[in-house]
Amino acid sequence: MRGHMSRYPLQCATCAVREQAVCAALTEAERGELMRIGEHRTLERGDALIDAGEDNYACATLISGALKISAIDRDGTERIVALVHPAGFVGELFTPTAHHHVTALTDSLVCLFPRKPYEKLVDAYPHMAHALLRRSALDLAETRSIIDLIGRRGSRERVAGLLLVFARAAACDPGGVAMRFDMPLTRGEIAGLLGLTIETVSRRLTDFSRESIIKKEGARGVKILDAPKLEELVR
Amino acid sequence: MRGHMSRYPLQCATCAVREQAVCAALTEAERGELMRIGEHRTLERGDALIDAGEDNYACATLISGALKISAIDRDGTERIVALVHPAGFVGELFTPTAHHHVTALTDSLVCLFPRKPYEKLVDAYPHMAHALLRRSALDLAETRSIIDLIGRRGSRERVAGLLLVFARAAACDPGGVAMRFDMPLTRGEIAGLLGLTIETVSRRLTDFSRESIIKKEGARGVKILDAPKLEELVR
DNA sequence: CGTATTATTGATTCGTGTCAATCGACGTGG
DNA sequence: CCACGTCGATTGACACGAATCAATAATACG
Repeated sequence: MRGHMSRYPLQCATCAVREQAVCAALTEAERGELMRIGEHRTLERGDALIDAGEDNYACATLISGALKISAIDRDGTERIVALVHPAGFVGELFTPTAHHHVTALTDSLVCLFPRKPYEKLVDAYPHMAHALLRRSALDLAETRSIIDLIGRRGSRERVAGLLLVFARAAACDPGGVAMRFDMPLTRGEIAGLLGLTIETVSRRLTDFSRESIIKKEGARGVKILDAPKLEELVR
Repeated sequence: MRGHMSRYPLQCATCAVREQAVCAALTEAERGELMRIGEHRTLERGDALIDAGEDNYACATLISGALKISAIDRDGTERIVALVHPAGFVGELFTPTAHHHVTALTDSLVCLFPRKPYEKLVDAYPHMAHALLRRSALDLAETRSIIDLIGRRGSRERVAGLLLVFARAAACDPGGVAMRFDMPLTRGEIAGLLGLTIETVSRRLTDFSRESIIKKEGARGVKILDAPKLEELVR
């Protein structure tokens, strides 16, 4: 764990996700309370934010970067159960111990809160519960869309689906599709997410490349050449 | 759609899930409001409660029976993304249209609320948002455990995992495992949920039977003979 | 009792996992 | 600057498991 996580006091006024995150719905006073208990923290790729089994973990809002939520079965295989994008919230409230690992996929900045005080605020301020509920509904929908991905039969369809997930996440405008982006996951992580092997992921990617559906730019970079074809594979 | 759905006024006082459902956290006054807008409805197996694409759908608390939440891709394949057990809540709040179908797996009884008035209550009463948030956290955890199920490599492991899900759902005490139960899903539905085919599900089930891990009692009934073995397959 | 639906079983094909070798990028130290 | 080691990605040969196709059996239902 080479992580050199750095901490800073909160600066809500200049926050990039100020409008979309949970705290957007809060009053000035409530946000003030949050600022008192929270702090900014930077994470490098690979840094753990929460470990499964921890009994007194934290929760956080992601400001920039990307996180993964995963479980490790005892044979060592990692199962990714969710990806977290900026403005997303992580941390299981109201449970004694964490069930999943939360890890940075890229260098990231989070707004970190100790769980207990945070829960107290949720209890005290209706706005917080309400805002978290909306966020939670989004998370649920997103998690179900991952089931949709994994449930697909062929490896082609799964990889195509994930490419679109990345493309949508990388798009500036919500609802749009980025034509060029870097995949935040290694082949191994992609394999873990899709329930495939590294080799199969690699093969499908080169297949797509040969069919001119995408263009590979280094190991991580992808340019989408034939978006309709991808959509068709997924739909 | 042969469904003969029947409606009745709410009878909270004698409700079986009164203590665990969302409404458990409410005051008498708040529950009174709910009773005003809600009604009981009985569903037969196969009845649709919500259809994807509906613009003015309802939400509901399941009192008894079982529901499935699913999507249908346009090639007609059904993808089940969640199972709902008594005290569970269905309905996507704060979204204009429903993304998923909700269907009864067995004869069921639900507490049904029109969405708009329900959302109004959530806005008005902090307790509601808070209670829904807790429920939502449970749903999220359960949905992620389904990902864990589907992501498993072999068909053996997946079927074993689902058997345990059923066994736990059928247990009277939470946390326990029922030794004998009826599977609420057809082979086709199981296949859809696990990303397998009907034939494979059938084969694994007969495998387990031959290995004396389970005993099949008719098409739906299952008696668990070797629970540790099942746990081992999943762990 | 007969028909429709659902489940089982078998034979075969196809796709993905597995094992293994190679390549490429990157960082380190000689 | 180049040799080397490490790590991730790619590619190939092969085996195994699940899908597919097809026939039969069991169950539900009128």
